[in-house]
Amino acid sequence: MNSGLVTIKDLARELKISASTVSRALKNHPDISEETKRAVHELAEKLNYQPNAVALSLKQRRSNTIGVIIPEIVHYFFSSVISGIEDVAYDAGFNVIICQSNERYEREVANVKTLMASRVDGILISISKETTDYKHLYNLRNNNIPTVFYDRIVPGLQADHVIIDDFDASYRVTKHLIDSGRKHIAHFAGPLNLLISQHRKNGYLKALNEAGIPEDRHLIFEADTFEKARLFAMRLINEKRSFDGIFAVNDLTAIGAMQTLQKRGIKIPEDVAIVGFSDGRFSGITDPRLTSVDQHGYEMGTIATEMLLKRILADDKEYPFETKVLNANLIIRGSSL
Amino acid sequence: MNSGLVTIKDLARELKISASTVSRALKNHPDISEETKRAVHELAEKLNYQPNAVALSLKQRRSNTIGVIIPEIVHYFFSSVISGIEDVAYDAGFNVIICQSNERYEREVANVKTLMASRVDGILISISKETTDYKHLYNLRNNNIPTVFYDRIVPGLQADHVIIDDFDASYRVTKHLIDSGRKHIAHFAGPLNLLISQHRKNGYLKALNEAGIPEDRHLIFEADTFEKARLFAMRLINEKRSFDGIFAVNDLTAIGAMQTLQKRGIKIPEDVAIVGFSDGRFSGITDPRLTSVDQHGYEMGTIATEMLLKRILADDKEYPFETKVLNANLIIRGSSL
DNA sequence: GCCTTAACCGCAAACGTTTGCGGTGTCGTT
DNA sequence: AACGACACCGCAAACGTTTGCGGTTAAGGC
Repeated sequence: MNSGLVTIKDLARELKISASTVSRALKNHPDISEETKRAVHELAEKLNYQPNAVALSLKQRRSNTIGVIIPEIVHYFFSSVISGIEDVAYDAGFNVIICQSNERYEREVANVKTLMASRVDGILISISKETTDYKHLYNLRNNNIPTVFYDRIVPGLQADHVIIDDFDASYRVTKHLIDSGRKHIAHFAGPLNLLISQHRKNGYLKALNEAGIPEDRHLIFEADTFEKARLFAMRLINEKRSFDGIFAVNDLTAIGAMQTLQKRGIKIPEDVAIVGFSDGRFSGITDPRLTSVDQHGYEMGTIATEMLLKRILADDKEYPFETKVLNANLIIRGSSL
Repeated sequence: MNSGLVTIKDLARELKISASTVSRALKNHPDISEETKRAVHELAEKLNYQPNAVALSLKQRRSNTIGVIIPEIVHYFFSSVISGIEDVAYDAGFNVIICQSNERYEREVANVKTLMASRVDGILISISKETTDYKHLYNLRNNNIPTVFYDRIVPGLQADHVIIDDFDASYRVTKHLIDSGRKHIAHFAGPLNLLISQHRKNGYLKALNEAGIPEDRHLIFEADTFEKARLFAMRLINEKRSFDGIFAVNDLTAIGAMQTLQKRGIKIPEDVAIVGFSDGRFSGITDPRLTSVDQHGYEMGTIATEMLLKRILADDKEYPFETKVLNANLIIRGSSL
């Protein structure tokens, strides 16, 4: 029974005037006398009147709410994206509904459905690792729901995007390793149905190529978790592969590899240099500290939200889709010196 | 213009029947003929009809949405709480609106207001570090809005709570340090207007007391961030205090201290044992690995949400407030052996 | 004394649903 | 032939707002 909250009608009844008058008085409409306005404002204050946002949403066909679909909140990168989103949305008077896909396709589809049902004014989405079917996303387009994709985008889909230059960053990472004398560089890649994983791998390959280093498929794994990293690092050792560098698709993977190697007596960075990706809280607290790429999650969140709000507020006016590419800084630390 | 979404009226117009009939047909009301039902369901499917949740909220005076106020999402503990909340809410068909207070009082007050305006069915809240005035929270109570406090609760406020036994956990942490031979144990405490900080400090003091170790106020600091930890760790060294253990109010603080000491050549755990709190992703990746207390964020989120849903669904029926106290496991690792 | 003009205010419709109550039409029964 | 029963459907009100379009007063001008 939280319908105990006071409505305009309650104010009207109490003051013996009409609801319309109360509504107008509350927004200082010139048609209303100063006296009435004062009375209304006073009572509203006294009874702690809060306009019913639900009723407003229905009336204005505008919910002032944006939906966010995020793979997993517990990652530093994603939670900082949310922070960015939250801050910008808050300043613009928008609410944020968060849905986690938990990296599951089914759940992502359900999330989209929920957000559409909630009539959010727009959606920010980073697709799950499982997602290879994009029907639900095309559906968004067909219904004219403003949507901005951040970080993990859909190949070929015309839409607003904000991403970092994964290809270039990975290229620079790998080049950095090569420049410091490494010749056998392993790559722990992400799932290749994600564009970012592809880009990161391709940037890695380009740098190898430029340096005249042949691609060695024994040094490339699909390993994007802490556990998988330990597994494959172990395999590298057991199979006696010669390698002197690892470029991992994210920090946790890099750290998994690092720990495994260290336990087997391999020195970082002397024997093997390691670089992660998506500079989070971890990179500063390993020993040695982890070279990584700052993915600028917070900034990505703010920019994506600004793009979305712009499109929401443009309303009728159409304009071409935009793609913003953020620079990713390579932050060199002890693990690759 | 996402009002492009199809409504019951659209279906009605298309089928030349009334909106009421469509509504009933959609929910297989017995008054409607099989034939009409089939036609309605078919068209609804074809046009991808999604019931307008906003209209429903207004009508049923129930939004099927819960609000969450959280200090800062980017902390592992809090983001795992959110995960727990999200999962339970999702299964129950509830949406989640997230608001970050960013540890600011003003923002927290605004968050409460927003959530009330959005007519959420209930609120989960962990108060900010700044919050010492509880008017906005009492306001929730006065308006009969179901509220569950998690982790950081309000002293003396009658409400549902879910917390961990900070006092006991801290007591055990400190006892563990004492049992392993430490005699001069420093405490890096959190802001004392938070109950959890008080409890943690008191648990620490109790263990000292029991062991006949006098409290040394030179060894107690209010330091709950990475930077402050480095500062005070440095001060401990510079002032040549003799200490052989540190119990920090959270992991990041512990790590800040650990790194500072290590840089000054102090060996962990040989010279100084260190224990953190709120076992996150960090504790496994430091060197040595950090002894900490598992705060069970995910579980806290699920339990808090279950309590909230229970109260929401109880609706009219009132029942006494509950407080659930979760056990916190002490996880002993290299930093305190 | 009548008309204009302004100053205030209320009616009613609308946003998309649900739902009580009634209405229509078609049977079968007597 | 009249009536009840049943199956099926629509009207209208309601949830809390906003807003166009009037309507009612009172004052002022002629």
